[in-house]
Amino acid sequence: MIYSFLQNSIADFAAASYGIEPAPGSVQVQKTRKEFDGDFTVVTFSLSKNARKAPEAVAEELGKWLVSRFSETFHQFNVVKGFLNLTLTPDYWMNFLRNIADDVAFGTTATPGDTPVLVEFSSPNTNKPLHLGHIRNNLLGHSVSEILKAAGHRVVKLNLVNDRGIHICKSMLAWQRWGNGETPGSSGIKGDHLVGKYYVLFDKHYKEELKKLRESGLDEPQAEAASVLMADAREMLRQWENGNPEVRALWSRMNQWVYEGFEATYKRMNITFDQIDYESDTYLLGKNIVLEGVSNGTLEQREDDSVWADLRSQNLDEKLLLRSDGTSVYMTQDIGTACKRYEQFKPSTMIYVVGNEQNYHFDVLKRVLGLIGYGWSENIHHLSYGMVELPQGKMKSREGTVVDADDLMTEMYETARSTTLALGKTENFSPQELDELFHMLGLGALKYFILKVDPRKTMLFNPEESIDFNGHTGPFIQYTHARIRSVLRKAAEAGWNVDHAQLLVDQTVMLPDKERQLLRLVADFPTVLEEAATALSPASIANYVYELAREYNQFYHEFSILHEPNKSLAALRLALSVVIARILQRGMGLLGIDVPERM
RNA sequence: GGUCCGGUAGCUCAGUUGGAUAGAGCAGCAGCCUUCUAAGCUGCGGGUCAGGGGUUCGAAUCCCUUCCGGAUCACCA
Repeated sequence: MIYSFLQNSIADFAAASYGIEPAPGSVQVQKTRKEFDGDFTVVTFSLSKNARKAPEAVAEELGKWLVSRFSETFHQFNVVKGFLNLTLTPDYWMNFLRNIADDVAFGTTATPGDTPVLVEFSSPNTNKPLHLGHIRNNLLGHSVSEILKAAGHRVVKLNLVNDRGIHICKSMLAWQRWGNGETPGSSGIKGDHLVGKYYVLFDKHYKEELKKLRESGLDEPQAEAASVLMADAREMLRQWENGNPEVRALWSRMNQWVYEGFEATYKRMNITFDQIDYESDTYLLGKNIVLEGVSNGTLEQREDDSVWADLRSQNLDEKLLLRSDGTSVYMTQDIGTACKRYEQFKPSTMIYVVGNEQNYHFDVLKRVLGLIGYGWSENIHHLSYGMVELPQGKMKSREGTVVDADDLMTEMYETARSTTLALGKTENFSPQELDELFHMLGLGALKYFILKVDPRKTMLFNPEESIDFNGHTGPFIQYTHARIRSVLRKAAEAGWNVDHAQLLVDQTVMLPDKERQLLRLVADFPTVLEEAATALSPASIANYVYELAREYNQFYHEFSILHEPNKSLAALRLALSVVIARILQRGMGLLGIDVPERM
């Protein structure tokens, strides 16, 4: 709005005054820094270069031109070196506030497009429960989906469950051998944790076996080759592939336990999917497509019948796609799944939320599809995120340092509970309201802690810091929202019409600096959302929402709203509060975080 | 070794179409609850933006290079 208006006006000015046409976007317009007077700043260096005039002179001329020509928008200006600082008229800001005061969808694009965007995320293995790394994945996937929806896309959320393979057989074998028929019902253990327990048990027995074999004089590779346990697991996988009814029955039964466990975890995180696929259904896909590549000459079949993609010209290596026995590898499967999805949805973009250890894999996937001749491979986007590390370093299952998702959420809930009760502000809450509040705060703290960091970066998860609810945290923003809502409730009791905030905006009242500053921040929300949707990064939203909350808190402390004697000014502050509360709620919603009415 | 990603305050992180004196939070110190919620606010201290070179009116940001950290380069998934 104001940015494009300024760009166009500057272009007109350059043409009229200097007879030049600056390249679109070459003249920078930005928010004016706090220490200077003004709302927006035009950087005139590039313009002055083209016009062969001093930057100050250009800034001065442009300022005069804009103020005289658009006096209803531009109030005044000042020039510091080559920076032209423009102040908008109070009318402009009042109109702006009036326009958005009751606009529930402010900043978002209401009408979704027809072509969907696919977002695949979570994609867990069914041999163990979810951990902290999955949490980052799930939160990113969910948040990016919400952001894309708000930016006007139709989003389809996909989950591809890795439900087959040798790792699943390990759990099955261990349960068969040492489980004594234990079930989630009989043991009281959540299904995914129970299966995970047997996965660990397999590993334990396997290690013991290897140790014995080594003591009998074998070296490491020999011992691994001689392991009976591993051979049994492989045999079980073969039986599974051959459709052995017993093995299949056990597989279904144990996977079902895991799904019930996962469902509980997803529900707690408030995460849903539009479609769940299973690798047991898709793992054979892709072979035909690879063979198609062989027949059209883009892929190479060698003497031993294995099939390869040669990507050396694209700075990558050669990549195997079919083994010499004709069976698929992981890549083949992903090729098949991608094609199937493309056929099913004809999406504009396919986003895969997967850790950065698979950067190479997705680079290859994209290029192999391109090589075979699928132009839509350009629209594949790997949303790659960094690992979550602990103060002691990486999470290692063998060292028992893996942070379990369920445990962590419970811990956050408990911390929210003790912290809240210690503050003693919730006496008139019902037990159910308290439960909801603790959940909201605990999960809010966790989600915010993870999403405020740039997805690409390896992040450090410090348990002590993550349970701190002060400062740059989710609960701070939730608190600010609750505080605003409280003021608005009291205002309503006092007879203010906060449900129609538009009516509160009195065009004639003067606009103080602090309110103007808040309005500038508010006006940024659509831009921030747009950028987040382009960059697929919830972090910018998280940081923006925090800044808004912090500015509001300062404002709140410095000025009074309900006790302001100037009624028009009080009304202005109330309208502003309505809008900010809504953006806080909206912004946190994009992160998958709920916000309380009171706390 | 090849490729990719990262390095900003003691710690965790913001800061991208190159802009003005690099910002928050935590930790530390000093203040503020009789007034709309103190999960808050105010103030102080804290920086060779890993090092070096280049591009230009201007570089944390772009290019080159060195150093450090991580990922990856399987007829595994």
